[in-house]
Amino acid sequence: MGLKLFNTLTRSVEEFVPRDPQGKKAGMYCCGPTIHNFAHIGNFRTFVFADLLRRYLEFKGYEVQHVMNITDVEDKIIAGVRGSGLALPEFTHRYETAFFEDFAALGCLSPHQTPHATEHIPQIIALTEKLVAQGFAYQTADGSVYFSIQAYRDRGRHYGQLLNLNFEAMRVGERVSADEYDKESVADFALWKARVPEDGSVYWPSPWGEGRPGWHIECSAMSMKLLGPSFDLHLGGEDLIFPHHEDEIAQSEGAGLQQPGERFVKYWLHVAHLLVEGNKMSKSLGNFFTLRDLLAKGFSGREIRYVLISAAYRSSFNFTLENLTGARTALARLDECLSKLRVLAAYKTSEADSRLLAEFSAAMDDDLNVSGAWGCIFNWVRETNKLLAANQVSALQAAAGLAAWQRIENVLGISERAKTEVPTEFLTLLEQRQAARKAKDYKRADAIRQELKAAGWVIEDTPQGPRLKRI
RNA sequence: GGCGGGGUAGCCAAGUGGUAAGGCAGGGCUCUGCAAAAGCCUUAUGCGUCGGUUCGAUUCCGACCCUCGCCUCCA
Repeated sequence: MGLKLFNTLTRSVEEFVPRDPQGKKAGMYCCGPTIHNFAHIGNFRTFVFADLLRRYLEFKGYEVQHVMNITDVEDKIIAGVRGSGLALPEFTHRYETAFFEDFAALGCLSPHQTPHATEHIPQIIALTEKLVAQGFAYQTADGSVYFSIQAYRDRGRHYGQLLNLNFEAMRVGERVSADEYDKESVADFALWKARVPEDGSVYWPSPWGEGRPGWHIECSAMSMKLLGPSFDLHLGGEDLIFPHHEDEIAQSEGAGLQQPGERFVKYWLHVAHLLVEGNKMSKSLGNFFTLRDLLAKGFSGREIRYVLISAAYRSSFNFTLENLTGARTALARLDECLSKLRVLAAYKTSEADSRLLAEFSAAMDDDLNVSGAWGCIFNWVRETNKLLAANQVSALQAAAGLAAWQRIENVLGISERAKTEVPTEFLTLLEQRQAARKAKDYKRADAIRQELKAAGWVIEDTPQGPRLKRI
């Protein structure tokens, strides 16, 4: 069965067929972070989803080229640079380092390439020149270059592919005052922004004078450089649909680099926003969380990842601390089951349990229905536990379950909690407690139990005898 | 004003024209010297409201209510 994805371009669920004639390679671009601050949990929903999609494509046997850009020059960054007194690279470096720490904490695989806008100024200028030459862009008196939506539409090009635009009813100028721009139409967007005093030392030379790139152009320049003028998948948060992605299409297809009949991007995927505690994240409501905030509260990256990939990416969903707490219990149950299977399998290997894999991939094939996938997994856990309790699992069956789980885990990226070896002194205490229990000295036994608990180890009295587990 | 998503148990969340997955929390039980841990069982006659189509609707249609997003540099 094939993977189906919802394509914003057609507003429908489509079979995923990569452009590669061999059907093997898949190019994927995800709009990455703007590194002017610590990324918040909403930002990470998109990046974790991109990671999940990349992993699932690999599960399906595709050879994925995953590109995520780093926006390291933009209005807010320049404002930050000005406020910090640092040079641009020093300022962005801190947040980029922090970003990748967070990214790794969430179990995301490194994208194959992470291009920076400031390292692609020549490509950005070249693309802008191409658009000027095509008559789709014009220079203003101050030395900025804008993309003309009017010129684009006049040549029969379609602006408004990802959403229905009603040019007459648009409330232009309501949120951004029109007079702060020196451009032909408020709808036009900047490809190149002329240097202004506030930019400080952030500027580059260009055919139009000193300045810096507009925001949308970097994604066009870098994605086409690394993945070619046409590629398979482009993802981002739903707020990027307009204008960012629409503008990317206009720029990239306006430059005319695609083969006849080819689009810039075949599948556009958009991740819905997160609600936190039932509300839009905002600092004043106290529900604005960076990843660091949550880690500081004692939650682990794996628990946060679990919550982020517990609901379908196309629906906005409510991220709550209650669910984050619940994630720990749910994952512990999964770990417990796997660890029992591991003991049983005792290094035997086997073909993967095909039923579990089939159920998992059927759910994932359906536009990455992770909720359905988790449903299969927990049904399997319950059934497995029942069989385990009845001593009805053979070593071979255990190995088959583990083999299937390994493949699923490669997709979900929920690695198991690292095992900690029990210090021998605690094992000794455990033996002493057993001796005390045998002698019916329960006072002494309970004291040892307390002592171990204080040290962070809980005793599990199983029918096979006691064992220690890290709290 | 325009365009587009949503409203399913205490919380989160799948799903289907034929009688509601899964997770957490709650309750019960097994195990235990007692606990804990672990495990099992259980928890929506109901899917925003009101109509309509239908043998049958949570699922399709209509109206309404509520909510979220975008409408020119916000994941």
